[in-house]
Amino acid sequence: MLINDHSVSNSAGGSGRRMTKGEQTRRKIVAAAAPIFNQHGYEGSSLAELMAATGLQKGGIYRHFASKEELAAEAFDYTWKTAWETRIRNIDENSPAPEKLKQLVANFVERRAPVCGGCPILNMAVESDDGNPMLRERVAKALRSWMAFLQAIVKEGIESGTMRVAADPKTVAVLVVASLEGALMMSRIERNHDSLRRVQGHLNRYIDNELAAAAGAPELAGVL
Amino acid sequence: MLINDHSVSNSAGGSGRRMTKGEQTRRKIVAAAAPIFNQHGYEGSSLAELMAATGLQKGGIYRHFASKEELAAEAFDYTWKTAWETRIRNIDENSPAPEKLKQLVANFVERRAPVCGGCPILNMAVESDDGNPMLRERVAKALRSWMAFLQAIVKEGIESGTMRVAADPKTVAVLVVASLEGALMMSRIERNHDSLRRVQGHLNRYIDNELAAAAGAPELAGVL
Amino acid sequence: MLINDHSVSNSAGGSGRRMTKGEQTRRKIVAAAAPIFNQHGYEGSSLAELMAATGLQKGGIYRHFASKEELAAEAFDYTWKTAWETRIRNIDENSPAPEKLKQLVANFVERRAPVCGGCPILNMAVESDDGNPMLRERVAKALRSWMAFLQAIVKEGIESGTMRVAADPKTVAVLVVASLEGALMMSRIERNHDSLRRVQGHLNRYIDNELAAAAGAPELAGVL
Amino acid sequence: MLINDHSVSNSAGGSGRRMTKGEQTRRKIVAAAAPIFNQHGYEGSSLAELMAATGLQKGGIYRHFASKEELAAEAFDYTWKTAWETRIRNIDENSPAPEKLKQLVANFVERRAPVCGGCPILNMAVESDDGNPMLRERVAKALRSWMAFLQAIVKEGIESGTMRVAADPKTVAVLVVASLEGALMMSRIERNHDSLRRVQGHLNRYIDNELAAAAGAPELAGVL
DNA sequence: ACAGTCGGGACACCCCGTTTGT
DNA sequence: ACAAACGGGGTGTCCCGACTGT
Repeated sequence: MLINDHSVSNSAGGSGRRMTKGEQTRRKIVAAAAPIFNQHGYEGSSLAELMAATGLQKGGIYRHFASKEELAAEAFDYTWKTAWETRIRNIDENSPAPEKLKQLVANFVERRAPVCGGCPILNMAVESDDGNPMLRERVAKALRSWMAFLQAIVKEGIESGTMRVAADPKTVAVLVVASLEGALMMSRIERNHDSLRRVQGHLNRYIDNELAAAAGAPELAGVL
Repeated sequence: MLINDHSVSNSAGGSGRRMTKGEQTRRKIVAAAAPIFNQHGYEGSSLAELMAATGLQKGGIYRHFASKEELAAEAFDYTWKTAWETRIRNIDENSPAPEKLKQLVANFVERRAPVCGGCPILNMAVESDDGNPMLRERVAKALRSWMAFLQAIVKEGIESGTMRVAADPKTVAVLVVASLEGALMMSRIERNHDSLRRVQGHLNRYIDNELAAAAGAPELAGVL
Repeated sequence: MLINDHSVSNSAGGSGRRMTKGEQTRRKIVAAAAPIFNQHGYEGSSLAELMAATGLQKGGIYRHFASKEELAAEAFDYTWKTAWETRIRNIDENSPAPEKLKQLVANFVERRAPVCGGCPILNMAVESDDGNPMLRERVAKALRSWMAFLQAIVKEGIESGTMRVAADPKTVAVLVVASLEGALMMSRIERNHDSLRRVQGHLNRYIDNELAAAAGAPELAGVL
Repeated sequence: MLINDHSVSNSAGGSGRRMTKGEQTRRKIVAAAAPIFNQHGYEGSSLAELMAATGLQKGGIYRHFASKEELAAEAFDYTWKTAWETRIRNIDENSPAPEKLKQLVANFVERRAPVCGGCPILNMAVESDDGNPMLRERVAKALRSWMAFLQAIVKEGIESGTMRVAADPKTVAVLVVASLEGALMMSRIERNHDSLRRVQGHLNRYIDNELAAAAGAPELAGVL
């Protein structure tokens, strides 16, 4: 719903029509390239690796993508889409907003991403920062879609009374995303999950104590 | 105290005696290479750039460093050292621990790093994660030194009574580092400082409300 | 029959079917590289020379050979094959063994090799001796094939009665090869053919007087 | 007596006067460089190896030699001189010429050269053949000195009656040198001494049967 | 349309033999 | 005798375009 639809040239909705052979090949290339780019980065991934992973020759790849950069961009979208699907799993539409937030955090911390290499935003943020505008734009778009999702949850919680009105949606979203991504970075450096778990604990307490509407208690001003 | 001193062959401690010409050149190379590696990453930095930045030819560089990787490692240390000096500036040794923490956060958020490209840990974490053990070790060491510094402040605060005994030093350190680094990443993607400032606000409140010893008030159990 | 056939992927035996363009290019590269390696040696031949000789760029060469060493090995085989064809020319299958030997010697001494630089075994023996196992194996294989050919002639001569039973095939082969190669080396140092011709004269007398079955005369014991 | 005297700048005959420090260093460099050049060839030997072997820096080497080529030339002379001393050992000045020849052959076949890498003439002949005139001249000179020595023995043998008058000194020298060098090459390829020993056997018989004056028997015309 | 072979240059890192200042 | 810097050249790999065949 949220992110991006990746609608590609031909009709092909989710269901009905067939895919041309070329379209199938294109998707296979993207799926094969995604973990490579996510693990090694843009510069660190060579066409030779992509050839090996796809089983195609260079010509076969370049027929479908104008450049390595274009392929990398689509691969990023693919990686982000699958990562996203993992992160929003088990979010019950009807549960209160604080529960949704905690489930999102849990998904981030506990679920292994289906595409190797971890969070693509983290992986690409630094490299795309320097002179790779096409990729940069995709990363920014992904980040904004994630932020928007979190903000929407907070807003809905405020409106439905499950979250305090003092909770600022943007700030909450920033806190959650920043501390999760930062902890992920630390966990990768240390090669353990300690940082992620400590951050999860903190976020859960933060959500319960400072964001969730106090049951039967009047709110205090200015808590956030 | 901090990272490494790069003390090289000749006598010369930090201050007194002279430096050989080679040593001077070596340092100039490191200083010139540091922003390049920090901005473009290891793979993204070519010897041609380093030659242009140093004004030396390849032979002149390779006389002092056995490989690009070795130079990158020293450049990382240099970048980290200067970044570190910026971050601990204006930390009054005698001020209470909560103030120290807030000053650290403020330094991170408000000061521009003297070496272009931002936090070297963030910049190198992802790239070094994949098959660059020499660099990886340096990154991990830098992260640990930062964490140790934060933990030491919290411990000292607890012992001197300026912080609550319930504050867990490791968790506090993780929270501060993770949220700052994550916010930095977001700020770079969005090219503004909004995320950093929101995180700073949150951390300051967190420090004041949950970590600092309540003045003249008994602590409540279980806050952290 | 001889060394190796380099049969590559496509069907094409020696004669019938077509060659792909790549196969043609590959052969042209080998043919162009052969005299260079044979004249300058492996270390002494640079890719720049090979590029100039083939008219291709590095990319064009490296498309067909994984490394300089692999190309050198194939070039050696090519050089040896053509040298071999020169050496066995005019060997009448039906002539007696002593005649065959003398013709072989004459071919070695009198014919200019079609690939510049002289005998590839001599050229590569020293260089491949030190740390170039791939090439070394090819040289050894070539030497053994030459030795085997000479030994086979002697054996056949003994069986058919044209050579004395006292002639030891291996020793004869060693003598012929060693003195020819040594004389070739000397002739190259002196830049004349004097040494080769003197050795040819000696070998011819040796073949006639000590190896050939004495016509109508009983052999004397212990001549060889 | 024979070869070359390597007389270097300063007085220093074999005996009396002292050597300057520079002269000592120069000789140490040559002695250290000799096995390296003899084993790896001229192109295959790098200054880094020479630095490691001599314990000197590049500047220290270039103080004594104008170029790598000049050092290689002197190293060749050194290697040849020591090889030569090994080859003429145990040659009794008063023994008959055939004995001298056989002892020479035996020395070549059985003695390990004091400088690693084998016969320097063989090692350098091919490489110096192409565009290294300084080295080429030294190799040619060494070969000629060896040839002259052999021819002198034969001539003396003829004059003193221990060898047949029909023995042609030049041809004998060529045969001995060529077959020994060729067999050495083969032995190095095969990494055994079989070829050398077979050639030694042949040369010994050849010397006894065709060169040595038949004791008490009239010579037959035209044997050689 | 699509897949694949082939070749092109540019550039990567590294090491070479050499000269210079001291 | 060394420390320092120099350029140029070493091999190998890069990404990509153009051509060839299905």
